[in-house]
Amino acid sequence: MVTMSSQETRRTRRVDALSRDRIVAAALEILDAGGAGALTVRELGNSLSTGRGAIYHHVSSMEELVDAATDRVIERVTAGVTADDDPEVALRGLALGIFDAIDAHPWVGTQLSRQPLQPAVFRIWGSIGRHLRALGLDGQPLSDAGSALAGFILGATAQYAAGPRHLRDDEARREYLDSLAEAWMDHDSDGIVREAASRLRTHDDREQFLAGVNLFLTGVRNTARD
Amino acid sequence: MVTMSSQETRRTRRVDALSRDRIVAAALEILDAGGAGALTVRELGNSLSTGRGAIYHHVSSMEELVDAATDRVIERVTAGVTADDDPEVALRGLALGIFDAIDAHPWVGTQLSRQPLQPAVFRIWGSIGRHLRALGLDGQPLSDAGSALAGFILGATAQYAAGPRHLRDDEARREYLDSLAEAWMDHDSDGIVREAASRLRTHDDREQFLAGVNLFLTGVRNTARD
DNA sequence: ACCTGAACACCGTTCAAGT
DNA sequence: ACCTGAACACCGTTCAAGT
Repeated sequence: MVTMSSQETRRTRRVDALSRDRIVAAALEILDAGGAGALTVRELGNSLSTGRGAIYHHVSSMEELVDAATDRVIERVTAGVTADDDPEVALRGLALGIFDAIDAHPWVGTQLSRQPLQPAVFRIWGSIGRHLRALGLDGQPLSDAGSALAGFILGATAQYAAGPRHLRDDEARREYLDSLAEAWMDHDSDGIVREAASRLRTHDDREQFLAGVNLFLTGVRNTARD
Repeated sequence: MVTMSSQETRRTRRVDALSRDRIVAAALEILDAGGAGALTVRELGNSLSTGRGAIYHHVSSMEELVDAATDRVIERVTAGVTADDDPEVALRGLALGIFDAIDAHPWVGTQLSRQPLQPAVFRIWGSIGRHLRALGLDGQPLSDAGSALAGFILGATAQYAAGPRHLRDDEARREYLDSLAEAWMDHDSDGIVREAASRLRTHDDREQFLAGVNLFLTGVRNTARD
């Protein structure tokens, strides 16, 4: 026989109380299922079986909520790479970790470029900075290299996340890119855009992203030598 | 004596007819004056002395309109650098031209990272590609270098555009960044974020951006040598 | 054909009222 | 203290009706 002490109304209320953590978790689920456009206060309220207003008791704005959800995704990535010993391997691991996280959570890609001082971006800066320092950089060179790598990672993944990656159907993707290249023929007397577009059809985004990281690391290595 | 031939109602109508060009120009003015948040169909209608619906006769969506306005800004930049002969100088000029354009039109910075296949991004790709080809690159190396440089330029300028640059008041900017660094002390056992934040207070964004471009160019130079 | 402006289906946020 | 849900002040887009 179960006694209900002081909570007679339990049946009509949710079992567990609302909390910032539960709200962020629900937001993450909605974002993963439907992208940035799917996250609304109303949808969040439905998903948590509560009113719209209740959410504002635990979170100050939708923006802060997306920042928190983004940081939760990035946190897992940075936590997974600190163990490695070789700084260059660690930096490649960090970059690819972010790439893969954005592949799994595309909304994170555009979100990271929206607000440069959000928690997740600070976290990325911190991780990059530590590995570059382990590589022997310090002072201004470290600051320059860190900002360059962060800029590249955030920019490249944003491009990738918002791109036609989602067009899994090869035929649709091909047609889409062909029509784009067509539209740009006029401004493309030497065919450079056309070539880039045709390359888009076949290339491996992840490999190209890694090539960019390596280009950067080669730059760091040869600048440090001066 | 002026004759009005067939236009008796002229006085009550706008002097010049609505057109896509005039709408894009009005959008540019609103974006420059108030940022991305200020551009709404209603505001555009007011500014052009017309109803909301009339705009949709010349433009298919607000998104397309912002794409067009962004391309108008970027077009001026790419048109200004093609004359140069040294490809590395031209690439630095292109990068700094985009940086300065975003300094003057901050809304462009975040807009460029939102949609990777918009006209302005294609234009930037094309310009980068041409200069890299002039540098002697071709095929996959050209594609990799172009995507890396484009990623860096778009990412770094987006970070910069959305950053605390607008806090012209040095004191406010300093306080803001100090409080941010404070908030991140916990996750910053080795002080790397704190150092980065303190550097943010004093550094020259443009110079740091240029350092990033040079890092990539050094990488390209030393990769090509292999 | 071009334009008008009301109507539609949404937003994020606030707040008096309930428990 | 925590939660509710109506109210507020917005959006972008559509469309019947006018000229």
